Amino acid sequence: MQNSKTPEEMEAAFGDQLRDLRLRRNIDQRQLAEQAGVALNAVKNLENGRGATMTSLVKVLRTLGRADWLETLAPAVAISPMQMLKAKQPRQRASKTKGNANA
Amino acid sequence: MQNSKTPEEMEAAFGDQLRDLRLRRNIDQRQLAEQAGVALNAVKNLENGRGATMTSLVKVLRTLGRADWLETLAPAVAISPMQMLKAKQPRQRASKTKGNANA
DNA sequence: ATTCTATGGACTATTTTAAGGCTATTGATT
DNA sequence: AATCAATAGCCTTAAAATAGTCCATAGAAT
Repeated sequence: MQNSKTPEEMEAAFGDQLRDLRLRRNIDQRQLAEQAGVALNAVKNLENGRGATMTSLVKVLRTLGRADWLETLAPAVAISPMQMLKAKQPRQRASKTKGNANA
Repeated sequence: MQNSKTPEEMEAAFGDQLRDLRLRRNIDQRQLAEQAGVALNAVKNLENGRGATMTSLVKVLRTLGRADWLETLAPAVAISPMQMLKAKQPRQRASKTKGNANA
């Protein structure tokens, strides 16, 4: 039971959210593009889910004041100072055993 | 006092989070690329913040089981049924008045 | 310490997106 | 209902990302 949406649909749905953010600030695509330092077409591509680059996304998010969202993907696990001492430093490379260890 | 990070730095920091997610699942870049249906280079680009496309990002997020994150950008504002009746339908285009209305 | 292997970096060819401009729609305003 | 302006869509060119391969480096495992 994973997400049934296709990547295309997900990109489109994401674009809808971007448009929402922009409209809440009541600026048009042209203004957003200007302020973000990207082409109008880049904004269109993002909002319509027609293909875009991370760079365009980041610049646009910055302009919309939602750059912080980018930091919420993989929240760091907080541990206590005592645990800190015991804790092994996190793995920097995937381990050899082929089977996935955890979720 | 907005975010001082440059877009490049933000992309790199984001890549670090992606790598984190992958390592928590203990799969290597090659496996992730395969499962996501993108080239190994696409995964490298994402994790190292060297430029990537939304499409690659979406596919990778799906594979990492974090597709839901994409839906958390612009949370819909919940309103009561009574408010629902009064509420004007949300704007589909930015309004003419140049000045930004709200934040 | 030595072997094994995941990752980074480079290179080339191909595909995709950015940029910029122009037209057609269609929502919003009067 | 008529006008005005925001947006979608298409075009061309330049820039950037993908895909595929190879090599160098540096974690991990033995």
